[in-house]
Amino acid sequence: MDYQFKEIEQKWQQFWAQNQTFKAEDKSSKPKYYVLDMFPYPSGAGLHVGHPLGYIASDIFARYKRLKGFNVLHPMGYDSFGLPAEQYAIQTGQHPAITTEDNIATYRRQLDQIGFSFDWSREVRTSSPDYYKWTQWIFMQLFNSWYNKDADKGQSIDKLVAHFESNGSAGINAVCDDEILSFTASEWKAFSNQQQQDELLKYRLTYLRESTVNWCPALGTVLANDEVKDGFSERGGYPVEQKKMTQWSMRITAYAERLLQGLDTIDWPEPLKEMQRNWIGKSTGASVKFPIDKSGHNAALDTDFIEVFTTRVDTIFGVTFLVIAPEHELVASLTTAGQKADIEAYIAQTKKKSELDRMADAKTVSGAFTGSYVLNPLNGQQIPIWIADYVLAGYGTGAVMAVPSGDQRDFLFAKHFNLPVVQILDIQNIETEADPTKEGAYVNSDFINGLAYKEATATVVAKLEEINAGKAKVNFRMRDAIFGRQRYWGEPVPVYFKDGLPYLIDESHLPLLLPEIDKYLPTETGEPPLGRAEDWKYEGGLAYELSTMPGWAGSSWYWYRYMDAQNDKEFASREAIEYWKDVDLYIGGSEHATGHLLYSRFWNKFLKDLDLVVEEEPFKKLINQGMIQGRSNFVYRLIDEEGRGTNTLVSHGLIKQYKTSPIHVDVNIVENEVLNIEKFKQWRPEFADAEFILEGGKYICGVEVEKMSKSKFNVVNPDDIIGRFGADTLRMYEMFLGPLEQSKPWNTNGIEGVFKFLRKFWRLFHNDAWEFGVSDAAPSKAELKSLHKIIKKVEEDVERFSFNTSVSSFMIAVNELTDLKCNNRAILQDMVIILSSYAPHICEELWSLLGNADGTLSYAPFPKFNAEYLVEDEFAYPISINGKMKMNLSISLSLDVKEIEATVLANADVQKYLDGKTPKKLIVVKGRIVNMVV
RNA sequence: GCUCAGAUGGUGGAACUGGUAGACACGCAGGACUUAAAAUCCUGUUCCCGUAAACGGAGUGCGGGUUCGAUUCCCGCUCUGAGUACCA
Repeated sequence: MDYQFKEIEQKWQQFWAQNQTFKAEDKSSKPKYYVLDMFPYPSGAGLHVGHPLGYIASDIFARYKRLKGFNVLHPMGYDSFGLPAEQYAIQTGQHPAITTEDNIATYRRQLDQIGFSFDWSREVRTSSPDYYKWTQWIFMQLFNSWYNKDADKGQSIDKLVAHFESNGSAGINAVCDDEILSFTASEWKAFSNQQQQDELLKYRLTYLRESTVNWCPALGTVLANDEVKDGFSERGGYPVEQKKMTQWSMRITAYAERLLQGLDTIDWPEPLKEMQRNWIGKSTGASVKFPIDKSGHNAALDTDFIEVFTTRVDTIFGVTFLVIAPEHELVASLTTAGQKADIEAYIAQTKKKSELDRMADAKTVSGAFTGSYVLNPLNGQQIPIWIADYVLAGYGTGAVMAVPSGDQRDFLFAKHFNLPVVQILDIQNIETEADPTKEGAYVNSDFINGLAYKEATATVVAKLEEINAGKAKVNFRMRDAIFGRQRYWGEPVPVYFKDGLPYLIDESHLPLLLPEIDKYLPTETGEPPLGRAEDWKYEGGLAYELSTMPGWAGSSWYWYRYMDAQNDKEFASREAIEYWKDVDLYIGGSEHATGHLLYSRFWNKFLKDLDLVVEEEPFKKLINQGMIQGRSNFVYRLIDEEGRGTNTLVSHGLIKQYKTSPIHVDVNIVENEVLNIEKFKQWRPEFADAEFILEGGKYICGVEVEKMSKSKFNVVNPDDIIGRFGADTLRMYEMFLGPLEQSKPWNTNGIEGVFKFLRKFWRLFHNDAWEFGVSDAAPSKAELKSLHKIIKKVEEDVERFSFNTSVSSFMIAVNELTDLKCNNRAILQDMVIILSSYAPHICEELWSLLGNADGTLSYAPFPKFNAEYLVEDEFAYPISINGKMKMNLSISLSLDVKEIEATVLANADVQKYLDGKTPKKLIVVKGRIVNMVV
């Protein structure tokens, strides 16, 4: 029979499901290998052709590892809490759980069609109570923990309480809020429970804090920093504003240094690590306290100094002004009566500017003088305090010491407002711009005059410490992550409130189920949707937390749940975690670089600190699959003399001769840029009687690479491809498209080449009448050579994730075997095993036809490479003259270099090229090349 | 601006440690089969010169360098894509 992909694929997909072929063993003598895909959010649009790219790669790898004798864990699930289902609920009233369920069904159907070898018995859904019970449980562990800097790990809060009880707050080195109390053991014991809890909250790894948040009014929720792009929400593109709110936060900053260091131990793409490094943003410098000059005015100030962070404390004698952020808490009290109008006008002006304007405006200098001064702590010099929006409230202390000679922004500011610029290094050139050099010797710098950079820095820091005006400090750009959304469709936070303070619900009450509500909108009083739930109180009367967890909560630990997905006693058993340990290969998009991948590493480190998991890093090796871009096709409408569009369309090659305007056309009715005119006429009524100006009898469309989107008619659905060519072709074609990590436009041109290849492979097993038949004769040398070439090639390619090159090699192998008229069982059976990770359905069918037991292919041993079959006794040496290849000459490989030289020089054709001359030099690389210098 | 990645035929791409540039596939052209079309198969296909072949010349974004030999290594530049952005 001819290659009937539809029947074959259906048959084997059913077989795999019924027999649970890919169920991973929990206990095994085989080595483990964990291949993980980033699980999808099941959107209503279904899977598009870009999604499976990574899944196909990981599936090939997983199948390959099984053939290589590994016990492979290759699971799939759904990140099923999220905004779209809730937005849909707001519009239609349909419960998000129903929408989600429907979407998951679509995803599952689509995934099954592609023939993935997932172990579905371990499926997880973050929105299922069995799952989010453990997300809530991990939240509770975070609430019950603090970060001990001395031990450099997260620890149980009980330890902290015990310390307070015996020693008070002395000797505690913790990552905590700024305003902690200092107390003795007896004072602690004298605190009311209320006071104690209030104090402990300042240490907990998840805590409540009033902070400035990214508030998105359109979505009615707070967004994390990584969910905001250029002042707009990443999802939906709505404007985002800054707002003060009391929010749950995660003390991820406690782990900043470990998150940074850990990057050096994992095999991730360098750009991705770089993104995390930038996000963490470590900078080493010093914090300096500038005493406020209270001599003149505003004696009412309750703070004595302004603290700044600087990476160039050596430039402290070049400070000619201080700049604080307009939002800085001291602005109001520092402003003198005379400057009040100026300052207020400036603040009003910055408030109006959106973040986007502020960036576009980066070149314009703006600011206002508060009227107050600080004193340089080292020489007592009076320094004016300004406000300007180039100083960000959220970074460092929201205040900078301005050194115009060394910093370009400070320089522009000084020039604009006529402030002094002081040279501090002898070789500094500050005529037209700031010079940030660290070279040369200091001048105008008091006790560091004449010193060099390193020495000067150390000297200044020592002096500041001595007079208690500053110290060396490491600063991180990363902020604590906000952990609450004013939304319905997320995990409820397992917390209730008593006397204004949060308490965990009892563990036995987990999971805290999401209550039913009448509408998925905030309450009339502006509370989150959970405020609508009736009788939703803890133990009869206590109010629950009404915000839910953010989208990243459920995805920050899901790889552990796959290890032991049905466990109802623990998030995963100790046994399972000790066996599977961590993810060996993780494939997904780079868009999660600073979100999911950072939070996951954070939670993992925390779980490791509590000794709940065994590895410090969760994902040993990570690969980013490239983005699949859209590839739009265009037709060109002829414009008449009056500038009106006509119903005549001009083929792309001729548009220069006419006046035309481009129109997007559905890529599904275009093949190799040739428009299917019949389908086009049916596509939309307006084109039913369109006329065409053709070239060579065809209408050729224009092409452009754009985002894949419905409005551009360039979305390709994998279902359509599978319908036409089958899943095996889709799998191989997606790999054939190019290197996995490269972004590329989706382009169906060329898919037939892959389909033809599979058919050719099928034909090796069949005669001209499509009857199955293989021979049991001993394989020939040439056949064995082809086979062992491909064994080696696939091993090498898969190990380095170069899937595109092995597809080419498969084609070469099949072309060779076809030329050899090979129908040898021994050869073909090994071919089936090798190809099975790429094209599993056709291989299962052939495996079965070859007389093997159904379902044994997935665990068959990968053929062993034997180098002997590749040994050649001759090599066709390229003979080049001055590096240019001229001819090939076959020479026995048994000859040594001297003999090769002699053979080459004795050759008549070589002599013809040499034209009587003697080569100056003769380079012979055995088995590679001969080069003559003439 | 900064950081990272990349640039190879008409197209997607290959060439792994410096050693025959363009594998494999698409497209295109020609041919076979067919009444015809589709499907299938065969041949050719980097560019230039030449009717064609032999042959010759150029050629991996641009300019230089190292080397017997460079798509690969080094220096400078251009362009494209991604990330990031007043980070003190």
